Order: sequence, then C-alpha cells, then structure tokens
Amino acid sequence: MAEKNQIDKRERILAAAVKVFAENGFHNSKVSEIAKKAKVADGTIYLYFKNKDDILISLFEQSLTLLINNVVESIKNVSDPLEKLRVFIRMHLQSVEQYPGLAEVMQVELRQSHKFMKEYVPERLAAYLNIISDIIEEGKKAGHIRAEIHPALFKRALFGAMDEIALHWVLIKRQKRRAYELSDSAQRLCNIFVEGISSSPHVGN
Amino acid sequence: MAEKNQIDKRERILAAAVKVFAENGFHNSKVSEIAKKAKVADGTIYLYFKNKDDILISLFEQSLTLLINNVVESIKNVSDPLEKLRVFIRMHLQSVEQYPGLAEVMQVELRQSHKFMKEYVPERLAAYLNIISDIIEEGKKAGHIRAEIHPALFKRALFGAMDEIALHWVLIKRQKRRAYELSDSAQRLCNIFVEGISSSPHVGN
Amino acid sequence: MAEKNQIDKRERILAAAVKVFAENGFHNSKVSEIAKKAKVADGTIYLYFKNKDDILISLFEQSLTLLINNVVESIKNVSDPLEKLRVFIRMHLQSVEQYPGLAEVMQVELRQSHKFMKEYVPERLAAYLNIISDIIEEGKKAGHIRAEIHPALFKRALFGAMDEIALHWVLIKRQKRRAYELSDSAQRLCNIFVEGISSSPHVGN
Amino acid sequence: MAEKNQIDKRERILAAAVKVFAENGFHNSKVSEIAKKAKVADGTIYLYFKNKDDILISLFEQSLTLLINNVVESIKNVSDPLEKLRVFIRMHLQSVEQYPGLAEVMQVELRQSHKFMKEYVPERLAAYLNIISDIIEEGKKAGHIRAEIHPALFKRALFGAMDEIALHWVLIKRQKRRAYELSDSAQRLCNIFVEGISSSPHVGN
DNA sequence: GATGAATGAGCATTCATTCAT
DNA sequence: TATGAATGAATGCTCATTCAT
Repeated sequence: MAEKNQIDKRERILAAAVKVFAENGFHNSKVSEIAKKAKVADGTIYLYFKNKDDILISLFEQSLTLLINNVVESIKNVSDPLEKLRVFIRMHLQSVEQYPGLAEVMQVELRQSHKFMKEYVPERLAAYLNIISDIIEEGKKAGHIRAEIHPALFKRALFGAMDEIALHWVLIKRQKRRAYELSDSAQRLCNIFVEGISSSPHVGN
Repeated sequence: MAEKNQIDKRERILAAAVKVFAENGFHNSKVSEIAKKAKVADGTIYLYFKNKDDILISLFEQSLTLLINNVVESIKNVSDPLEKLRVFIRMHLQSVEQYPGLAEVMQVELRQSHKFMKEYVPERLAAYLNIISDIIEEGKKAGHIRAEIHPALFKRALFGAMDEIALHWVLIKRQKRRAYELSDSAQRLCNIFVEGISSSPHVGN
Repeated sequence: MAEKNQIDKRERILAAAVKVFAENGFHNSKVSEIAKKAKVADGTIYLYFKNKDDILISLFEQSLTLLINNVVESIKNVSDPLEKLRVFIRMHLQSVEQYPGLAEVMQVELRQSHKFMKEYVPERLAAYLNIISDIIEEGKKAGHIRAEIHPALFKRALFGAMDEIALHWVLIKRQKRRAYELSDSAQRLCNIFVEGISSSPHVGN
Repeated sequence: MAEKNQIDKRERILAAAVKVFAENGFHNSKVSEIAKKAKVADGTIYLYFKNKDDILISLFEQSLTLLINNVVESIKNVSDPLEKLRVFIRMHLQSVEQYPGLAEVMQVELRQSHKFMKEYVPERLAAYLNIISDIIEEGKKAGHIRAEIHPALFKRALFGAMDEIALHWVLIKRQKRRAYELSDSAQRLCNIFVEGISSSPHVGN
C-alpha cells in the first residue's frame, strides 16, 4: 500500500511535469509548480528525482520506452519491411496525437538538453532510431529497398521529419487553430519515405 | 569609418552570440559573456539589440536571409525541379558545414525557445520553406513529381530531416570525433527525398 | 515556537529596514543590506514582502498604526480640545524621540517616493490627520476654537510643522551634534499652534 | 551672442529638469530625458553641471533665490511684523501656485537629498528661513509677538506647514481633481500662525 | 563648445535545492 | 517518508558619466 502510494507519487510528479514542461518549456518551468500540480511538497520531488534535469530525463525515457514498446508490438507481426516502416510512422504520429506532451518533451529534451546535459547519453533514443535502421537493413537484404539507401542517415532523416511534423501539429493545436489530422500526415509521410525508397517502380499509391 | 565601425560592432556582437549560444545554449548563455567575446561593454549590446531575445531573433533571421539568398541564387539557373531539390539540399547542408553555428542557432530558436514559438512569427523561415513547396508544385505541374506528394507536408519533412542531420553532424563534430562529410549526407538525403518522389522509375542513381 | 520565530523574522526584517532606510534613504538602500542586518537570507525577505516597495509601505503603516494607537489612548481621557491638541503634539514628538527611524521613514515615504504618491493611497495617514481635524471641529463646537480655523488645513499645517521639526531633530542627532530635547520643541509648538503667537486679543478677522 | 546662447542652454537644461523631476521624482528621472527635453546632447549637460545632483541643487538654489528676492521685495515696505508674516505666507504659496514645479523640487531636495547628499549645506534655505525668524525677533522686540514664541522653532514650523500644504495642493492638482485656490489656504494659514487659534485672550502661558 | 556612442558598475528578484522538524 | 520555510547564487538590464571626434 505504502509502496503503491510511492509509485503513485512518482507517477503524479511525472504527469504533472509533462504538463508543466509542455506549457512553459523546460527552462521556464518551476519545480514548485510541478510540485503544486502533483499535490506534493517541493521537497518531496527530491525524494524521487535527483534534480530538475532528472525529471526531464526520466520523462523522456519513460515516453520513449512506451513508444518503443508500442512500435515493437505493432511491427512484430508484420513481415514486409516497407509495411513495417509505414506502421512505424503511423504509430509515432499516433502516439504524438494521443500524448501531445510527448512531442513537446522530445523537442525540449532532444534539442535543448541534448546538447547541454553533456553527461547524458540518449541510449533509449538510439534504440528507437535503430528500430528504423534495422528495418532498412532488413528491407535491403530482402531486396525491397534500394541499395543506395543509407540506414544510419535514413533513421535520422525520418526521425527529423516526423519530429518536425509533430511539432508543427502541436503548435497549430496550441494556437487553437483547427488542428489537422495527424493520421493524414502519416499517410503523406509514407508517400515520401516509403514509396520513395522502394526498389520497385511506383504502382499508384 | 565611424559607420563601418558601428556595423562592425553589431556584427561582432552577432558573431560572438553565435559562438556563445552554440556553446551553451540560449538559456545558459550570459549577455556579459557575449559582450566579452565581442570585446564590447555589456551596455553596448543594448545599443544594438532590444534585449537578449532580440539577439537570438536577429541571428536567426540573418542566418536565414543568408541561406535564402544562397539557395535562390543557386537554383535560379536550374530548370529541372528535381535537380532544384538536389541543389537545395546540397546548399542547405553546405551552409551548415560552412557556418556550423547556423544549425545550432536554428535548433535553439526553433525548438528551445518556447517564448518565441508563442510570440515570434517566423516569416523568414516560412519563406525558406516555401521555396521547397514551390519547387514541388512546379515539379508536379511538369509531371516530374508524383501527384500524391503533399507540398506543405513535404517542405516540413525535408526541413526536419535536414535539420536533424545537421544537428547530428554538429554534435559529432563538437565531440571531436572525426566528423563525416556533410556532402555525403546531402547525396544520401537526395536518394531518399528526390529519387523517392520522382514519378519515373529509378534508373540507378 | 515556530510561529513566534516567523513573527520574529518579519519584525527583524522591518527593524533592519528602518535602520537601513534611515541611514541611506529608500533608493540608496540595498535589499541585501537589509537582509544582512536582519540576519536573514536575501530570498527570505520575499517570503514576507512582495518587493522592496512593500517593505517601505509596511513600515510606514506599522509606524502610523503605532502612532495612532498611542495618540488615541492618550487623548481618550482628556476633555478639553485645546489640551487634546497639546497632548497630540507632545505624543507625536515623543514617539519620534522614542523611534527616531519613524520620522525618517515618514519623510522617505511621504516625500521621496513619487511612485507611492501616485499609486499608494495613504489611508492610515488620513486617519491620523483626521484625529487632528476632529479635535478642531470639537473645539469649534465647544467655542474654544475660533470659527475661522479651517480643520482640513489645520491638520496639514500642524502635521507639516511637526514633521519638519522632527526631521530637523533627527538630522541634528545624526550629525552627532548635541541633540536638543524634543519635549521642549513640543512645548514651543503648542505655543504657536494652541496659544497663538499674537500678544493682543483677537479682534475679529 | 555666444555667451547668451550659453546662458540659454543652461536655463533650458534647468527648465527641462524642473519638469522632469516634478514628473518622475529625482531618482526616477534620467539625465538623458532632461537632455532630450532641453534639446541638448547628453554630454552637454556635463559642461554646465557637475553631475545629476548638481542639477537638483542648482535648481533648488535658483528657486530659493527667486523666492527670497520676491519675499524680500514684498516685505520691504511693510512695517508691522505680523503683517510681514502674512505677506510672507501669501508670497510663498503664490510662488508655488505660479511655479508648481517649485514645490515639488523642494520636496525632492529637502527630504530626499538633504539627507543623502551629505556634503551639501543648504545655505540658501537657511537664509530663507531666517527671514522668518528675523520677523519674529523684530515682532517680539516691538511687543507684537509674545515672548514665549521661539524664533528658531517658529521658522521651521511655518516652513513645514507651508511646504506640506503646497505638496497637498500639487498632488491634488496632478490628480486632475479641481485644485482649490492656494490664496485661500494662505489666508487660513495666517489665521493659525498669525492670529492664533484660541478664541480667548492669552493669560500668560 | 557640442555631440552621442560607449562604458561598466550596480541591484532587485527568482528559484533549484536543502534540511530541521 | 513528507514537508515547506529558508537559503543564496546567479544575471539581464539601466543609466550616470566619459571622451574621441
């Protein structure tokens, strides 16, 4: 019971942190605000996290773990590498749509802290990206993907594209302008990244 | 002479700012450090810029203006839309290679600064991205680019990809690991974004 | 205990502030100096006061409340309006003698701080002054004070006179010149404001 | 001609300073704003004044000189000491009405700087106040003023009263509330300081 | 004399983190 | 565990003053 309460508390802090970070950005977020939103004393946060940075890292890793699990699960039963790629793209954007804080935290973490929290090595992110390059390797072996496609570059290109599109969607949404459907964007992204790299001539869509 | 000196001073501040921002990130950069690096008094900065934010915005817009000019100039005499796209990609990454601060400032501006994302309207960036979508429109009309390609999404996808790749290169470079050639990356990116979207079957590379 | 400590802390800050403000004037006083003198961290001050201005206002209101209480208590059992006035004058200067910071803070607040003169409405001060005009009204009704005396003007004239005299005493005292007795000044002030200066009986106006 | 221009410039700076100080208070006034209002370069001010404090002091002394001259001139042909006092009071408040900046500068100078510009000895002010005490001495000698009246205290009491009343008038005026007539106040002040407030003839003390 | 660009000292306030309870 | 009062380091910006022209 006490243990469950502890887990609860950690989760509550993380949940509060996503909202606060998404709202104000990492640097403009106050630990005390997270504490307030989590209905926890300021000091309590330091029982569960080393410092403010640690909250962000935890959040990021938690999100990525979730994302990785979702994606791996979804891809598991798909055999065609190109289809795997389509599923991947769809899953990523779907996750963003479902947890809009996710995209914002990624932005924050990847661009902002990435560079300044120099100690931190983004293993989880690497793992996530490697799912992509693995698919490419696999597709190349199977002859479904052209030999010229460079897996390590492709994974970053795709990730950058998805991330930028997610960011745009989040920004539009925040501005209360009618947000478009991210599932449409997923389809359009497939048009570029999947149909484009295929080794067979295009046969419609 | 006096006038030149003034221009010099503004430029010196901007040049110092790129370095400092790139090194520490916007939020962790001190105005006084910029001043010191520019060999200027702290107060002098406020003769040329409204505040710290204004330095960042100016930097960003200046960089983009440079980029736009370079790109437009390079594309001018190219008639094939697909080739235009290749040139665009090459130019962008070449510029990053030439002014490594550029990529970092972009990151900073675009992602890090929530404040800007809320208040600042990135007209220059929009103009830059529209060069891409214009090429796509043109290519579609000419029948060189498949009808399914969505210009507005494409421009963001390509930009996100280029940006991510630029960031990676900058980070590798900073870590003193042997930096790879960005021109190779450009070639590989073309493989994905240009050969992929073409309406004609691939004929080698 | 803890509560007492808190009250202590607020009081300590105010006590330190009187000294610092009196010594340097409001604008030349540093919050950090107040903190140091109160043996409190800089930030602690902001747990008890909104900002530097708020310290001054609190100080002023606290002083006036004290003054009002003292005066009201002293006057309570005096029936003759003219005697009330004498007591009032004595009490005011006595308070200054007892809390020399008081007079200086009054100066600071009332004269120096244009900002306050524009935004802050001195209710407490008005209440204090109205004690004077009430006495005058009462004396006029009872026939002890001439009809020509204008209560609203009288209250300000008396306050201005007392304040100027208090300031002079404080300044002399600070310069380490032998300070005269404020009780003598009180007596002399009564001679002017209560007994009148003319040696001949009034012959109308 | 050049000399006249110089005088002009000094006057223009002082005239600008009155307005700026009256508007914002001494500490919140910027030298550059004075310069702008005087249509003079910032640096030019330092050709005519040692520093910002010096502007205030000059202003104050200039005002007092004017005041003293006016008062002395007005009193010259009055023989009755009590009447002299009435004229003095009227002249002072009339001057305030005529040059509203005067009262504000007095406040600023006397309360604020008085204490903090420790080097400055207010000789001119002393001279002004001594006009009052001289009248009292004279009146006492002539038997028109009671022996108990203490000249040195009287001068400060009267000055404090006039100053407070002037300040109130200026504040009311600034708040755009219908300002009352200062000549009325002068009359009422005479009632207090000259005629005395008691309705019964003095019977000793 | 006149200018105004340049200087750089100075300071209120915030907020991540600690620790006595 | 949990609390939240207390801490104090850290910094963008202002503005009086200077001085090369």
